Amino acid sequence: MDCTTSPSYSNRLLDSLPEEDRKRFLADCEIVDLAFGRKLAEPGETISYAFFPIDCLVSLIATLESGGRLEVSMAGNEGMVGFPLMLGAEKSSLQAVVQGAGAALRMSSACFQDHLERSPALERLMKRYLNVLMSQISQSAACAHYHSLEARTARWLLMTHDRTRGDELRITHEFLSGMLGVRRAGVTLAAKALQRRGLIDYQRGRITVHDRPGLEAASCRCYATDRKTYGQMIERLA
Amino acid sequence: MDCTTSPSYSNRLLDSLPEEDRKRFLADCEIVDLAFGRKLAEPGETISYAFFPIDCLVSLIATLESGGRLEVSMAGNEGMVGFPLMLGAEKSSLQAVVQGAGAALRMSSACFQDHLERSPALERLMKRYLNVLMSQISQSAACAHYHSLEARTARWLLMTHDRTRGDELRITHEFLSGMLGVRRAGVTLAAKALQRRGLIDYQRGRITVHDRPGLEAASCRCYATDRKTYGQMIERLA
DNA sequence: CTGTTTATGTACAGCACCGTACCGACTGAA
DNA sequence: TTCAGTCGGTACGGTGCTGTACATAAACAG
Repeated sequence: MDCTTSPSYSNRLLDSLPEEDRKRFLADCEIVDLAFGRKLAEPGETISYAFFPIDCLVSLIATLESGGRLEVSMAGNEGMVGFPLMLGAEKSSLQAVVQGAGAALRMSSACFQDHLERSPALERLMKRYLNVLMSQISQSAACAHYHSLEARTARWLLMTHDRTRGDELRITHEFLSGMLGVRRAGVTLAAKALQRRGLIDYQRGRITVHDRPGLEAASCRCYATDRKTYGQMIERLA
Repeated sequence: MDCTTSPSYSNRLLDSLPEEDRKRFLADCEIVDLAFGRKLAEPGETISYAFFPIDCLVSLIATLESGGRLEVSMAGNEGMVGFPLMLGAEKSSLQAVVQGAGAALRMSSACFQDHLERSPALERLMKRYLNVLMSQISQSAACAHYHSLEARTARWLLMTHDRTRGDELRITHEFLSGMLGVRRAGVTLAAKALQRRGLIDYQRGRITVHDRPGLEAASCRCYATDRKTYGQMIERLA
């Protein structure tokens, strides 16, 4: 399939490239379907591809030797997976897991690095995105340390909702607990509290967002801060 | 003072540059003395300089709107302060505070960005350092969430010890509590536990490291992981 | 030497998690 | 239609912090 023609099969980050650069870039991409749970990167392992989500959603997870896991960022249509490739590193330090199945544009590591060298606009864009990532990861660090599980759950739902079509998110409490680094039972309590307030509804593997403004009020300010950072660094490119 | 001649007034990161590039870089630096507590960057504020610590020590701190603060990385002689300058950003998202007084090389933002464009070796080096930072910040996120205060205290002391001449660290429990995002009283308990084990000793504003191997055993593996990452990304440049 | 400031020691109730465990309910495959 | 597997609801005691408070001790300025 020719990725250069169909604008619906695109990625918001790449969309902000100049037409010329964008076309050249897309010509070297292929579209892949990513199933839920697929690992796009593992800590310590070589990165083979850069991914630009179209309608899938990927979690970036920090892992500890002791086994602990904590989601530190998310990449959907507004982002990409494989930032170490911009930094002269072959290996990933984070784990990247497909959290929402869907399509993505994929480019081999070597090819991506080649494009980075040839397209100053791409290089600039990727650097700005990297700065957004830095801010988000730092924010997540402090957020996980200070904020209540309920607020963090609300934040996570909002972030996922932003990167998903429709109001229904297909995830289990178990999965969410893995992202937030807490017990499954803890998520159930938090979710129930949000449900009782009429902000969400859920049944067996799906959570439905009913009241976004309410969720925003229930979430910590980290959500708003992240959006603001992205807006300032990426959208205000024009 | 001419920074190009005296090798003792240098910075380990810059030392790994090719002689040529290094000299040109140092020629545009000035040496400044940084007092304890001085803020080199504030979240949301414009960055005026890049700093390359000679014998001072700087903490990078994530701040929350709600007031919470958490140290996410540290820059001593092995690092630098002002990474957003490499990423096309003018503003800092983190706070940078001088945690150990001392000297640093300083270069204006514009000049630094100029050097980045002219010296591919510098660009490569800075990118690799950025990757180290990313790993460390992610690690800190999970560490603060999962590990005990005692282990985190040990880790912090080791990291600071690595970046300090001698075994005596001049910090109060109060300050440390700010970095770790906990109560002052909590740090006192952790410090006392480490002291009772004979790993450290302390009195009013100074902590002395007595048993490094012991401290390493008491710390979480995050300390070792961080060192390994730095070694792989920076030292193995040669 | 005195009074002030700063640093550390200690205590206590409170709370948000933890690990674990078990049950019921839903789902999908046989 | 039954059964196995998955998911969510709930409960228990335990623990590592929290916020607060107050006392002691060292450092310092006068």
